[in-house]
This record gives sequence, C-alpha cells and structure tokens, in this order.
Amino acid sequence: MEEIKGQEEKSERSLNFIEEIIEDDLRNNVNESRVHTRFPPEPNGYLHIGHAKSICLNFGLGKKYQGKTNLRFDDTNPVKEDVEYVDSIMEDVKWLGFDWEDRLYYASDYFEQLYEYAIILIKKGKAYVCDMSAEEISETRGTPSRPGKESPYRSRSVDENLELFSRMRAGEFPDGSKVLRAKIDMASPNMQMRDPVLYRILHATHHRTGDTWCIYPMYDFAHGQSDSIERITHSICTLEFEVHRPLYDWFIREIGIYAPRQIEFARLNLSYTVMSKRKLLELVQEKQVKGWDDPRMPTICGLRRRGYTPESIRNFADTIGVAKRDNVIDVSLLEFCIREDLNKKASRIMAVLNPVRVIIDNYPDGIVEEMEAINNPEDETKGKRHLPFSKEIFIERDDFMEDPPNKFFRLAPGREVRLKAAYIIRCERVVKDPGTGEITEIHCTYDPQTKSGMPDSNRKVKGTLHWVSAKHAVEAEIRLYDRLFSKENPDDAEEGKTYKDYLNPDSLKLITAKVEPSVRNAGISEKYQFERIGYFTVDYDSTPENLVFNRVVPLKASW
RNA sequence: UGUCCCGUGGUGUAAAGGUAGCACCAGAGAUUUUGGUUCUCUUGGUCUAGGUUCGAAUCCUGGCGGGACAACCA
Repeated sequence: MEEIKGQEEKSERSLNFIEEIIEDDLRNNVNESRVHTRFPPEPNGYLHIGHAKSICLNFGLGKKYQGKTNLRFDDTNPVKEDVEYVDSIMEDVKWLGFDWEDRLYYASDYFEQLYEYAIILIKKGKAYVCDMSAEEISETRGTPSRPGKESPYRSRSVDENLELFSRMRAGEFPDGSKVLRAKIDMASPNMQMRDPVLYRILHATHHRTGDTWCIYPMYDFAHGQSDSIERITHSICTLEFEVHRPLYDWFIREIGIYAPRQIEFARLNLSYTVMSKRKLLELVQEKQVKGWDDPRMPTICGLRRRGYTPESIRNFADTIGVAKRDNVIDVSLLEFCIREDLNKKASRIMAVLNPVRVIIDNYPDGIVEEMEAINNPEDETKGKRHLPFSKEIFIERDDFMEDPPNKFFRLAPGREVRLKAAYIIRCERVVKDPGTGEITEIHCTYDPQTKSGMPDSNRKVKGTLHWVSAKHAVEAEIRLYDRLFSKENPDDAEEGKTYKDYLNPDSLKLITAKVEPSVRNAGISEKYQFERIGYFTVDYDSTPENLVFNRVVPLKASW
C-alpha cells in the first residue's frame, strides 16, 4: 500500500531529460530493457559536491529503474593517480549511502583487452604509430577554425604499425618518442577527430599494474570501451565531453563491440566556492585550508567533517535537478538542505558563545535546581534532559542592550525575558569595568512563580534566552566556519587577480564557548542544535577534556 | 574566425502546440518557552526579431548572449 502510493508520487514527478531518454529506451526495448550506469572517477584527487551530483544521478538511476551501477576507477594515467585517492573515493561513495555491491572495476583491468582493440584498429588500417613529438603533433593539429596537417607517418603499412606498436609495448622506445594514433580526419571541424592519440609511452609505475605496462591508453580510447566491456547502457558524463561523443561512437563502431550511449549533463557549480580539482589542490598545498577535509572545502570529506549528513547531500542533489544548461547553485540551497535535515534530527542544547555573567540577586545562594528541557520539539521520542540552574548564569552578550531599539526583544534594563526552560527574570542594573566600560555583570531578579510548567510561566514576555549555569558550564572550542570565498564566483576574477584574491579572511573564527554539561561526553560527529544559534557537530579533534565543535550552519535569522 | 551545445522570475528546475508551475532566496502576516520550526500570503520570468498556427516557452528562420573543443590529462 505504502509502496504503491510512493510509486504513484514518483511517476507524477516530472522526469529530467536523462530519465526521459531511459524511459524511451525502456519502451522501445533497447538493451533488452536493462539499465546499467557507472560512476567513473579518476583516482587523482578527492571527491567534491560536484561528484556527489554525479554519484547520486548514476546510482539513483540504477535504483529507480531496477538496474545496476558500477564503480569504476578510470586509472589510465599512472603519473597522477594513487591508492590514497582510490580509498577515499570508495569511502565517500559509501558514506553517501550508495552500494556498488560486487561491481568494483578499474580501467586498468582492461589494459590487455584495450591493447587487443588497438590491434584491431591497426589491422583495419584505422590506427598508426606516429613518431612526431608532442609539440609537432600539437602544431599540425590546426586550430578549431583551421584544418590540421596529416602526419608523415600516417601511411605506414599495417605490418610496420603492428611491429612498432608491439615494440612500444615491449619497452623499446623512450617516453614521448612514439604514439599510436587513430586515422580519422585531420580536417574534421571537430578537433577530437583529428587523428587523436590512443596510446602514449609512459615508463611509470601504475598503482595497480605496477611495471607491467609502459604504454597507457588515453581517456578516449579507454572510457567507451570500458563502458562497453561492462555493458553499460547509459554512460552519463559532463558537458565538456560532448565533443568527444563522435569519437566515443567511432571507436565502438570501428572495433565492432557493444555500444553504450553517452549522455552529457551540466556539471554543478556552487556559489562562493571553487570546484576544480586543480584549485582545490592548490588551496590544500598552499595551506589556505587545513587539508582536503577542511570543513570549508566543498569536498565530500570536508562537508562530512563540517557536519553535513548524507541525506542532506542526496536531497540537495535531487533538488538541483539535471539539465544541460550551465548553472550556479546558490549555497543557500545547500544550507537549506542541511537545516531541514538537522532540524528533525539534532538534539537541542544550550551553549553561550559570547558569554556575559548574569547574577540573580534574589535567588538563594548555593542552591542548584534541575530544570527539565525538551531535547527536540520536532521529535517527542528524543525525550527530555535536566539542566542545572543556579544564581549565576551566562547569557549571550548580544542578548543584552543597555539602550535597545524598540524591535529588540531581549534583555535590557527594567525589561523581562524568559530563560528557556527556567524562570522569567528582570534586569535591575549592570556593573561595568571602570577602565573599559565593558559590562561585566548584569544583575537581575527572578520571579519564583514563573518556573517552566508553573501557571504563571505562561505570562507573555517578548523574549526567550538561552543560558548556562556559570558554575556548571563546560568550556568548548568552537570553530565558526563561513564561506571560503567572499565573491559569488571566485573564478570570475578581475584583471590581474586570481580566485585566491577572493578568499574570505573570516572563513574561520575560533572562540571558546560555555556549553551545558550534558554534552561533555558527546561522540565525534554528533550533531546538535545550539538553541537560537545554529547547528554544530563534534569535530574529529574533540576529546572529553577538550571539546571541539564545528558550526555546520547558523540558524536562519530573520530580523 | 570553424563545429557542437545551451538560453524560462535573483538562483535552480518543470510545462512534449492549449491556465507559465515547484523549490530556494527575498518581503509580509499568524503561531511559537528557539527572532528556529510550522502555516498563510506577496513581489518577480519565457534573450530578441520575424514566420507557421485558432493558439508558441515549445515548431521554423535570422540575430544576440553564454559555454565546450586546439594535453602524449580525465
């Protein structure tokens, strides 16, 4: 019953253009009505939120159409790749909540098969060994508006090509001395079709195949064929590969193997951050951030450490949709997604980030009351907890004003406020530091009849403040994160500037806060809402002796 | 100055020739022991010029604008 309803709701939702293609294929019984996708990262860096979009898309499609999704490492360039990245990528995909089951593959698994495919092309006269240098090849490729020139080696005989290619594999030639090229069309308006390189010589140790190979296939010669070998039905990639599609199809056709269909979508751009691997790497290497998992980074591991949940990221990916036009998603949508999730899940606690001491003059000395507080008003099952209350407490300095404007609902001389889960208090006077003029103590009186739950506590007061008992509060390091860049699109730099000129100098502020004692033993990654402030998570650096919280996102503030 | 792709509120994304909808953002109000949440409401859009049609965001043509492609990277 539940399930039928769920399916109905799903089918009512409009399809994105990829789903339309798939459903069309399903209707026409293309690929025996199978759906098989793949997520194909190169293990040369950490995954970011843009990859999350692709992961959610590919695995989401597999699930939606009762198909399968592979994880495949596109590891054809040994000089850039490393197992460190393989491991982190697997961790991130799992954390996001997806499962490739037994379908973990590597392009390097197919090196032998790919080599055989190359032989097929050579034998058909569709590939040749070229002795030109990289510079020469580049020079003779032409420009987008001018045709290229054919290589003098283009007309080598099949036998000579076969022999040369075999000797390339055998390690007889140094790096860069020869390549295998497809023989297509040097005058093609599509640059990708101007005799692209299929294999290059690289005497480098591969993280999986070691020194077995000294020739490595290029992306174009590996990707489509890998898709074909895995019998991928819909090979989904980003827009910049659109011009590669004719080549993708050409290889498949000329080799004569199963033909997957490549479909391109627009990659995710997020405001106030950068997404390119090169730039993220630079930020890490130049120590602009503390590492790949710095909570300001748009990496999956950064977002995880920041306190984002897999659900929130999946929901984000769902909400932004999939299309072909370039887009920049506002971070506020990402923030909305994590607030929405954490609002339901996070226990509320009281924490005072910028404390000022309040003394309740008419409250008895030496008494400690246990106040009952609701853990999550959105979820009754989360229960209640007890908070110590005493004569001296801390409130936020911002929650007091000596000379308040009329829309200020908080504490001020002569005004009453409610202390959440405790009493209504009235400010009587303040004590200032004679030197600096800074307020050091706020003296109040409380109304004993207004303890939460008592009839008089229903009295209307304008403001409700959070607080912690001075004697019982625990100190905690708080890391207040803000957007990494102060410019919406840091890539759009003015003359003579780079994206790094727009780094936000205030993207991290460290403070020491007073938090309620119940969180003393909070576990790593535990999420909380600091009442009236924002969502926070326990950082990896945190210990019971030295609590550390990261601010995930502030609460929405509307005044 | 070639080929290809793309133009819908501020940002995303729907509408497959027939009422331009949804989400975020912004603004207003109600509720609230969180200035949170929840609820209600509001502002605001089809790049442009023609054409086809009873009717065009949708089809056609031109223009304009944005993007991709000239790594032995992916």
